Amino acid sequence: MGRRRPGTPTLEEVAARAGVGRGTVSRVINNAAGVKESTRRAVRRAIEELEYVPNLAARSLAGRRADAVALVVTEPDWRSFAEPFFSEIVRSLGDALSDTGMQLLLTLVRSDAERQRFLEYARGGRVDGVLLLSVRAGDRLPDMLAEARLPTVLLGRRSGEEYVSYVDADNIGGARSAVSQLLRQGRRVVATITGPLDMYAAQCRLRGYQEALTLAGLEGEQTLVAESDFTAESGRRAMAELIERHPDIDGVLAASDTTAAGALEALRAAGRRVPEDVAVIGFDDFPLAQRTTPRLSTVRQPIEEIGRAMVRLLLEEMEEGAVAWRHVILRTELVLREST
Amino acid sequence: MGRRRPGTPTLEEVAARAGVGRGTVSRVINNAAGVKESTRRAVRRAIEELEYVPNLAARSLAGRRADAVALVVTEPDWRSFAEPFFSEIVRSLGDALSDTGMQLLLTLVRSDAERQRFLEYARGGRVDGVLLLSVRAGDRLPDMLAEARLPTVLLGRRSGEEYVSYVDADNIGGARSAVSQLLRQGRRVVATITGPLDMYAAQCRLRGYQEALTLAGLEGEQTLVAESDFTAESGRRAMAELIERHPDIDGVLAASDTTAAGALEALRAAGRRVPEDVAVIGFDDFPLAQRTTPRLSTVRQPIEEIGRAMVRLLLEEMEEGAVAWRHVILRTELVLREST
DNA sequence: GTGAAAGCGCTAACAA
DNA sequence: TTGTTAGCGCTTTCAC
Repeated sequence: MGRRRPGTPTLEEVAARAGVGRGTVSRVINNAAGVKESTRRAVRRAIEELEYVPNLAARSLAGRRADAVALVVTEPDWRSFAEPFFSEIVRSLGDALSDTGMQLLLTLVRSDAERQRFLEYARGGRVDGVLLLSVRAGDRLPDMLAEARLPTVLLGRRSGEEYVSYVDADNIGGARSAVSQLLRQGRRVVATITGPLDMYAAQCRLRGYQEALTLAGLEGEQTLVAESDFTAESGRRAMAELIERHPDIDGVLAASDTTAAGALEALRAAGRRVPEDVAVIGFDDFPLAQRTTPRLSTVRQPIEEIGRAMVRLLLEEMEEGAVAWRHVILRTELVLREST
Repeated sequence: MGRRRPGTPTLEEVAARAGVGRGTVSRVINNAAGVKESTRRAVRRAIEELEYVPNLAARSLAGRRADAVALVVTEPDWRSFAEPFFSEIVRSLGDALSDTGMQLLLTLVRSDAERQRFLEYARGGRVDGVLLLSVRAGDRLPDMLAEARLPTVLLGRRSGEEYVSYVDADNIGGARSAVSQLLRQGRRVVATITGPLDMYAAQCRLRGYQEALTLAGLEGEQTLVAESDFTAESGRRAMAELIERHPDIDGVLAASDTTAAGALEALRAAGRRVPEDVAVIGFDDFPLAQRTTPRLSTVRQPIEEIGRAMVRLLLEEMEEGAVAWRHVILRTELVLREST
């Protein structure tokens, strides 16, 4: 399958044509210093004439590097794949990576077979590092990558005891300040639509919600909590349930902007006015969702920062040969808009 | 950066430990025939004990294959990245590829620099083939890949004269039958919300729309056509425009289910009842959009088939060494639901 | 059925 | 500044 065309010129042929040694050609294509300008030009011409393209397998083998990093999306995250949050993260990672000269490779891991295949791919040296998105609590993939000593950075911890390098947002603090704000406004029956509770981030946001209630001397009620999976549809369902159980709800903290948008729809369908009757605050902040529901208040996660930080940690680990794990927790910011 | 751990065992060490030659180990890890069962077992044990993992760069170099294919998303498609259609396509491609043992690598190409980097990556032999999504009319990437004799398959033609291998849906026929159906129902003022008109697929659908009108002895009006970019938001805008221009609209063919959903919202906002006052038919068919707007009629594109066909064409090209281009046009199906 | 040997095309260290 | 050389770890004949 797919053998390369035999006629492909090699570095050696380029060297012959340019009348120099292979080492010199190698230096030129790698922009290494220490080559006379005239030689460099001669080599460049030979490259053009032969339409030479370096063989990356050979380069990897000799140079022990792949010049590529993988961004892995595992099955449970699949639905978020279609969410703006996800595409924004990918965009920001692409930006952050763009001047490193490394290829960003997005890989989907949906079955155990695919998980295995990816592991072989990564351990086989096809990538220099791995970025993982919002891994579930029980996922062992990060451990296996760490064992193989592959530089690995998670977006979001799996638990409070996460050791593998990660970048996370201050979920507890963000949720707490959002709910405190609602209470400060005089809202009294504040509910929350959580994310999937097998994600640590969702647990943290729930904890922040509860802390804010406690701080205000209120008691959290189980029936004021409903779970979603970050989609608008699940937000709609969760909100409908909550209204059913507590017709007097006047404030909501939602798992994401998308969920919040769903919640808004459910509220309107139920005849509630927003924000007069009910105030809604979502989590995350990204252009697309804002475009759709511009009046939504949010706990903003700095997405550009997340991408930059993940790439920075990854590069650091690659640089030093994975001797230490690094953790970064980015602050969130409460952004209030009309609807609150 | 990212040098591999020095301690990594090689095939040679495995051979030594198992007391066999390197060739034998190679045969075992590649499941080649012609190895005595007892030898095979011995080699397997050595592999386990040493935790041996094959170096894929070396394998690529010697074997002239990458065992990976790239799925490229170019900038203008970026927004569709967040659309369910896109994730469904990726899912179906993943399924179709899953038993070939090849890695699916999703790559984003947003700038010319990234385009160049990807080209080097692909021509450098890191992938055995390339799948491209809905390429714009003027995009030269397919030509460059073809020139490099890389097996390449497009989803959607760039124009009627496309030569590079592609899988496409019968857009003209699908649009025509949808509009004919509307007219047959007695709808008289049928508008269309097109996709981006620099995409051949969008042009075809517009043509099908016009053909149906002509067939019915009607004359197409410029003002009954509005352009969208496949997003719900643009559908909303386009529909609002159309109603403004033609308050008597009673039928709409939309560029996609997502666009149709946006159109529905705009219609309802304008006080129109659907389908009593206005019937809407979208293009595409995928679970997520159907979940959101279950009552929408659609011109169904067989997504599973698309993935399968693309992978089949790619494998065929890889097999024979890219000596011919192949074209497949899949039929569409009109699926009527309540709202029509 | 198995071992030995000849590359695959490049980088990097060392000479010159 | 440049050429030479020794691998990188695997697949694949070709003998045995």
